[in-house]
Order: sequence, then structure tokens, then C-alpha cells
Amino acid sequence: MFIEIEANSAVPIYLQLAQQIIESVAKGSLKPGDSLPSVRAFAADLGMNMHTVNKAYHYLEEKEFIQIVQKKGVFIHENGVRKASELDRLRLKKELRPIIAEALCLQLSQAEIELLIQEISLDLKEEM
Amino acid sequence: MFIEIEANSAVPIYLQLAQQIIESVAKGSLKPGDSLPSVRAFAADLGMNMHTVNKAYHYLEEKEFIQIVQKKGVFIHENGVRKASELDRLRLKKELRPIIAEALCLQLSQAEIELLIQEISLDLKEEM
DNA sequence: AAGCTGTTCTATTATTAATAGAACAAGAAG
DNA sequence: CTTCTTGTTCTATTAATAATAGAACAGCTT
Repeated sequence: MFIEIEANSAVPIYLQLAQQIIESVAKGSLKPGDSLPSVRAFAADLGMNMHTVNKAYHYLEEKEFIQIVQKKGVFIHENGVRKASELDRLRLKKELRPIIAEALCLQLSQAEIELLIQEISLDLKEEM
Repeated sequence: MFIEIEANSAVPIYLQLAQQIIESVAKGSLKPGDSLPSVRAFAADLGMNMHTVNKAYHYLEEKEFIQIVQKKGVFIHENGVRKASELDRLRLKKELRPIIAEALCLQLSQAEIELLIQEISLDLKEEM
């Protein structure tokens, strides 16, 4: 698994880690049932603290993307890839809203915004 | 201007304020040259601190959405509505990426994601 | 028995968010 | 000229978050 952490990002590193794991699930390089490194091994590999990895894991567990099994390890949740609920859609819209507002100020058309999304989707598939 | 701050949001209130000002520019209810309330008046109106409004203003100034004129006041930047630069597009993509990744895990198709964007765009126009 | 698993506990350090009050310099308005 | 308002600056405090650190625990695997 290829994780790249930007030390000088405004995004906390535990979040960067969690987001990149989600990306791996999105692109299919991590599939439901796959195991993730232990908090210690991952921390050593990434040069960060065990507790930071743990925080990322719990963030992902709350989002139901991974499953933490006591004394066993961490696995991609069986429902890691699933159909969005209406609540999911609302949450995604809330997160997208400020970005779309900015895009509209920057005079991006609907088509241009859709192109951005397509480029991102391609990025998330090419890298398999 | 209608600003609604969610006290219990994980998004800092200075950011919520800034984002909602951007939304107003996006929907056209605030146009380049329009003046914004003074930091004191706005703070009193919203029930928050002067310094918090100031922080939102400086955040928006850095993004070139408003112009702070010494001893005069704050105005929507003449370039508040402008054509996106290539850097703008890259920044937007970086912000969109983790959300799109999550959308893909939730098995939203390209069309379904585009529908979300359309719904948001409508929201940002209807409210004029 | 040894090693590994996530968990829990206490602890420290640094940064950010938010508030508060006072004072300043400069423009506007009377 | 005086008064008010403007954004700015300064110091200060409080709370929360991020990140690190080390130790210990319970339970599974080998």
C-alpha cells in the first residue's frame, strides 16, 4: 500500500492516512476482508506514532470502512463498498457545498465541474 | 445577508462565516464592490467576537474574494467573480478528491455524483 | 513461553479556535 | 475641530485538537 503523507499540510496526518485508505478502497486495491497493518507496524512504516494510526483506524471504523477485531487486527469492512444511504448523500452534499460555491465564483460551468470530477475519478482508477 | 452558524459543527465558525460569504458571492446576492459589515457590527449581529469576524475576513482576503480597505471598510473584491486559474483548478481537485473517493466507495456513479453537484448548484441559485 | 493484537492510561508539547479588552491611526461626518 | 467609525495591533486567557511518548493489560496465535 502506498501512503504519502504531506508533513506541511493543513490536513492532520491521521486524516490524510484515513483518506488515502478510503482512496485505496475506492480504486479497489483494498477489498472488503483485506487486512491492514497493525497500528505498530503501520506507524513504524510511516514514521509516525502508534496512537496516530489508531486514531485514523477509529475514524474509519466510525465511517464503517474498516472493522477492528479485538486482538486480531484490522480489516476492510465487509460493507466497505456499499450503496449510499440518503444520509450519506446529505453528508456528501454538505461537504461538497463550500467547494462548489467557490467553483461557481471561479466561473466554472456545470460541465467544467463535472470534468474535474471525471479527472479525479480517472486518477482514482488509473493508479490500480 | 443571511448567515447561519452551527455552533456544534466541526467546522470552525470563522470558516463557516467565510464559506457562507463565498456562497453569497456565488449566488450573486453579493456582487463585486458591495460592502460588508464592519468587524464590530457583524460580530454583534452574529453574536460572536470581533476577532473571529476579522479572521474570516482575512481568510477571504487571502483568497481574493474580498478587499480590506484600511479605515474604510470591507468590500467584495472586484475580481471576486473571475475565471479560474490552473492553480485554482488544482486546488479544487485536491479538495474534492477525498470526497469523491468516499462517493465511489458508496458506489455512486459518475452520473449520480453529477446529480449531487447539480442539486447543490440549484440550491446556490434558488436562494437568491 | 514468546510474540503480536488493539486498548487503555497518564503525560507532555504545540497549535488552533475563540473570546476579551484596550489602544492606535486614519478616514468620514457633524 | 470634535466625534464616530474603520481595520489593526497588542496582550491575555480558555478550551480543544493534534501528535508524540511510554508503559501496561488482556487475549489470540504460534
